[in-house]
Amino acid sequence: MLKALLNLTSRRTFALMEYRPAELDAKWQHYWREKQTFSADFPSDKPKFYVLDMFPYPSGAGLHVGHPLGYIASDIVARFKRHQGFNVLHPMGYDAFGLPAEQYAIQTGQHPERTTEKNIERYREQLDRIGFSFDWSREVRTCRSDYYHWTQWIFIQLFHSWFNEESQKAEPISTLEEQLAAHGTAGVRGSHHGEPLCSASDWAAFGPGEREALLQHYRLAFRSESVVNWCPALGTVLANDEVIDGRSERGGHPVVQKPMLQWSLRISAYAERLLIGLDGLDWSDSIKETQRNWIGRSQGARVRFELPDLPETSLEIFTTRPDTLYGVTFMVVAPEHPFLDALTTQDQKSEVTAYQEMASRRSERERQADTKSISGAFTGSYARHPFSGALIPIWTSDYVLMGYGTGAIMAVPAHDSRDYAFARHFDLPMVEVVGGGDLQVSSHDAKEGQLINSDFLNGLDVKDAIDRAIQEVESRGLGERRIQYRLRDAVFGRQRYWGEPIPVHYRNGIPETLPESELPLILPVVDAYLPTEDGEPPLARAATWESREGLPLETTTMPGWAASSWYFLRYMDPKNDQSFARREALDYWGQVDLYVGGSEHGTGHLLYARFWGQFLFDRGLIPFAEPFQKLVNQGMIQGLSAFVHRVEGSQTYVSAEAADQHACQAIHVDVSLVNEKDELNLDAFRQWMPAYAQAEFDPPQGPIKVRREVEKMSKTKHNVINPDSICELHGADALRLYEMFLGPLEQSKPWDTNGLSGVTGFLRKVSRLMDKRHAGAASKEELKTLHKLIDKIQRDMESLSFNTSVSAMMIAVNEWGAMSHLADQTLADFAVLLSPSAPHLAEELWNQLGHSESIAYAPFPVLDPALLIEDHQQYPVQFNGKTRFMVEVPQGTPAAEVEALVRGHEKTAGYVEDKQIRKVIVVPGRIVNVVIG
RNA sequence: GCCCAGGUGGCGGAAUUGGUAGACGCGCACGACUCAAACUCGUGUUCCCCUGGAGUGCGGGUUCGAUUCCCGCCCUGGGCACCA
Repeated sequence: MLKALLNLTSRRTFALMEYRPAELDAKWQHYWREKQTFSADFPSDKPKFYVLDMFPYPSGAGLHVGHPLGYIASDIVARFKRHQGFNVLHPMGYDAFGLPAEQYAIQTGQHPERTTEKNIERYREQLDRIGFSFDWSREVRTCRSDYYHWTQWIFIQLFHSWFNEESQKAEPISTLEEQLAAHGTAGVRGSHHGEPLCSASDWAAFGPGEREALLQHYRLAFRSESVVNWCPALGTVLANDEVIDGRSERGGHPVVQKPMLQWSLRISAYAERLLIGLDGLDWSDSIKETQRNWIGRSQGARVRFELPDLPETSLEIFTTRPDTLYGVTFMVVAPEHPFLDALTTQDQKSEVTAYQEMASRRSERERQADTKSISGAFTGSYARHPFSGALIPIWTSDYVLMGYGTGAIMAVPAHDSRDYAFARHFDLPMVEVVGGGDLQVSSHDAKEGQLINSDFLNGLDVKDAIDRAIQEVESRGLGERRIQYRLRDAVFGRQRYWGEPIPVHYRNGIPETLPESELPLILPVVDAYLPTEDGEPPLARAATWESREGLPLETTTMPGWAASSWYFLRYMDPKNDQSFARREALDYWGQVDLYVGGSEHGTGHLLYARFWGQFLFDRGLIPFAEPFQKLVNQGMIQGLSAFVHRVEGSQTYVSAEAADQHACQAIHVDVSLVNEKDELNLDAFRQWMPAYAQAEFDPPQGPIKVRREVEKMSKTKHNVINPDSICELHGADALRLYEMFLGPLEQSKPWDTNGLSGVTGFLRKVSRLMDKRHAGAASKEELKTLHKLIDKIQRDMESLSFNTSVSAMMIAVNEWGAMSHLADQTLADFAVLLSPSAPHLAEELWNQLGHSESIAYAPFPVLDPALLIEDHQQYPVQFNGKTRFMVEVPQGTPAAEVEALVRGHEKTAGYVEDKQIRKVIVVPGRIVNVVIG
């Protein structure tokens, strides 16, 4: 006690308020939790504001300092909006189904639910330490049955819907059934796959199996036999966005193409709406562009080529260049094309079959890696040119993809570089139909030039020729104008355990959705998280896997993106057990006003969530079509990796500056083993891993310097900084401020813990301002500082420029630090300005200034613009654009007087010398420029 | 190859509509306080051939004036890619 007292009095200045961040963090986090400070009101008369973060997958590794960056930004906005009087919805939850927990379950036998819950607990601890103002009473966990009940329910709505291209929206499947009963498929304009065909009398005669088989071609949730991405290592299929460079996004396992009967969602029906909808969204250009690329709209025509050997049918192709129809010298079909067998002549049979086999064995990755080598086989048969009637040889090659267009192309080697390469390789003829190129060198792909060798198209420009050719094709009934999208239907079933069961049972093999009263369909207990011996998914291991009617249930589960496609709706009414969210709550909270998350979800989550949003809107289930009006993608926080240099073939480590004198290997070393001078802790290094226990150093006692490099922050690079340790040492407010101070939110930037001292120093200065408090009126100069800051922070909040608002606060505090007294009211107003970024210290200041309620709902100080006006104006004086000196005049001095002052200024003559003043430009309030010459 | 974003001191970055380039912070240097250390405070810090000159990736242009606008190029990061 005495010691503590001595210690206290020995401090040079006795501060009224000593800054102890650890105490403040604990005190106020406890207070917020007890008082439920941040629970959002519903119903409410206040205007609403919905700030959302992309919810995390709770991984076993926990959070590093990069993860909370976006959460801090959104939390600042949430707190700011509360000060502005908004009723703020700022929730958090967990995207809890996922592959890592299941992989771990396979290895350990532990139920993925247990590891997931454990990870969630750890996440919650880490998040709590940072002082977020989340409304935890609204937390969702997607693996809980009270949540996935509604994921399953939405699936059922998708199943019972079709996309009517006439009305451009989803409708109940019953409206399709009415059309089918009236006139069969003729005149039905619905998004579909394959070639559904029936007449009204067929439909009437159909049994339930035949009807369902037809409806499956139109349902938004459907089963189809299609070529899918199969990942043998994970034992499941994957959607296109989950495959990167031919490998699985999670785990990097090889992916092969394989035809399978699969559940899919018809996102392709929404391609045009998803594309157009982007225009109205306040998202970054780059992420909109990513989605546009992914949707991949291209305009052209479908054209049918007659097949003399197969008179019943014709070969349909898609082309964006119908103007080049007279340049067609061969056709190419994909190796998986359904007509290929029939098209292949006896002579070519062995060659084509061998080629098909070769192509099917190649994985997606191999194909992508090897786009230069050209391969293919001649089928032996011919198609008839629709205009000239000439016979055109049909080839097969894997440069034509079954999944795009019709799986067949008309090859125009003179004007398509891929066709050109193919023709060169197999020595096929070329016909130039657009002038301006040189076939000796390359194909002429550009959409410019005049048509030649093309009968009725001759002399037209490419653009006009395209239109003319389509007209001709349509009028002759050979095809039609067509818009093609790259976006493909999303495979929805996963041969996995840890996901939502698909609420479908089979009656005589016909899929039916479960009655809604049977939801949720609970994930069953299984004895192992592996496929069964005959290759069935893990759910088939359940003792009984049957619906209440005793019918067999679907055994695949939903993919990770199912739950995240609608979670933002559940936060509005998280405990509702009658519907996914009640209508009044949906109407009140509406769209997400600000969504913060990583740009890596551009083609996955953000597209699927928009798709579900459009669908739910079409079916009248939500009052808006686009879920996220404004989106901000936070940048990555990179790690500052450290490398030690080992002399090759030895156990000797040398300092970085000596490394070039030896042949050295650079080895990642954990950044916690390095001090702020970049010196390695030698003992700690020896103990770090057994491999380094015998390490020798040159010089033996050090110092051994490491080399630094900016890299992605990750465990394998040993450069991870944990937010807990920052909070423990410097407090949550310092972490929050520093993450914002580092730079613009959207930008990637390296983390350097050394820089933290800037913001901790700032926080200490803030707490020391309390020594200057007095009850009297505020001075003019302290108010000027205050109102400059109010102005700056208001503008920065709108533009999400949190880095500059932190520096503005630093400037204000530096100014106040030079003043002898500060009014209580000034300090209280400042506390509110500080509160969004550094809430713990702000609460403490507010409390010490005599407020008993939390600062969280204190009104934002009102700007008095009169206080911003200076009574004097500084003008920089330039000569030919170079600033030379300053003049000071009273505010509002007329330009002519300023000019006269500058002309007569003693320094002016020295810069003019023997030249003439040509002109004097006075920009009021800005600058004076004297033009001499 | 096509598309998008970006390039400013030793470092992170600032400059809101074309108007003092380098705010704020780190680091560094010097000084004060201290028995000492930490903390804290103060001063300086774009570069150079320093009464001046150059300078925002490079080369041009528009302008009284360009980090900001226009044209051409280079580099970095991201997206798409036998998509017909």
